Amino acid sequence: MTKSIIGVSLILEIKNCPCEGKYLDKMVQPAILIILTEANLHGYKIVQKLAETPMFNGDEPDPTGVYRCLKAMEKRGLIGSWWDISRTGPAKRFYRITEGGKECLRRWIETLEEYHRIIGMLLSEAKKVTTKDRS
Amino acid sequence: MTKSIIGVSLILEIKNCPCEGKYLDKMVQPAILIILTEANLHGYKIVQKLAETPMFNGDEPDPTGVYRCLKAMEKRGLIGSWWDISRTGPAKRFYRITEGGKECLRRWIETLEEYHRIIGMLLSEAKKVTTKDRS
DNA sequence: CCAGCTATATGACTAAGTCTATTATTGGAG
DNA sequence: CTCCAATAATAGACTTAGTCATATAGCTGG
Repeated sequence: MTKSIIGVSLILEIKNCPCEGKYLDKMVQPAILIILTEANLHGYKIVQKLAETPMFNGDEPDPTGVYRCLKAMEKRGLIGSWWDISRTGPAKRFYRITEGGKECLRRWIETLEEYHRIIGMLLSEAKKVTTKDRS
Repeated sequence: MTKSIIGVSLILEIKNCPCEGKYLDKMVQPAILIILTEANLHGYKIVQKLAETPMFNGDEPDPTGVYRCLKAMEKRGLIGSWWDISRTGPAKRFYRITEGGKECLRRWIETLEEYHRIIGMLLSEAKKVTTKDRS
């Protein structure tokens, strides 16, 4: 991966470091609400749809995590589910968004706006101190 | 708690929902790296400095969480620490950023840029589907 | 002297998510 | 026809991060 010793040691330190990303998992919830606003879908399809979002960028998220998330969201009344055994293939649990889920998504908009603003500020701080440091 | 039945049900659903925010905790790490780039500080002061950032907006974060985070970051070689018993008051553990920590912060810049972009896209998707829904 | 702020740390707990494995249906390759 | 791969969902064990409550100790002001 790298040629220099320094490169190797830094990469070892960085392995599994949150600076590598992968903290956006929590944003799965609003992403699911968006997906379910557009159509009723079953878990497996939701996993595939999530993979297409910029946040997963083609890699499918861990399906177990998504299923657990869907269960939790149902428990909190954001989405509802039912079994569909009418079509071919294994039984599918379909989900739809509820009124509570729509309300939640509207709140998410405010939260995401704040996150966007805060991350922007954090970013400019980070840039400021690192460029000063590089001089 | 509320006057209307509908109000009660929605409030119950929304209580402790991530749409309320508070998921930005993970950004504590880059924030600490920024703070320590500017000065060597002890944990308690870091807690107070964090409170001043837009992300905590005046409320002090749980100090236990920050102390644990500092310990974890030290273990991963991003920061180093030593005791200062020279000044008045209880002993203070001071932290400084290491070369590994500086490298980590540079990576954080790329990660934060991506988060910024992704949240922006998620936000515009969320707005698109909810306004369509409201019509 | 003791209340309260400064300063750090531990134990118990909780939430969220990962990894591994299990079950079941169906379609297609050989 | 058989077996493999893809579809579809789930449970158990584990890990990580973080909270809450509590403990300790030094110092300051009333």
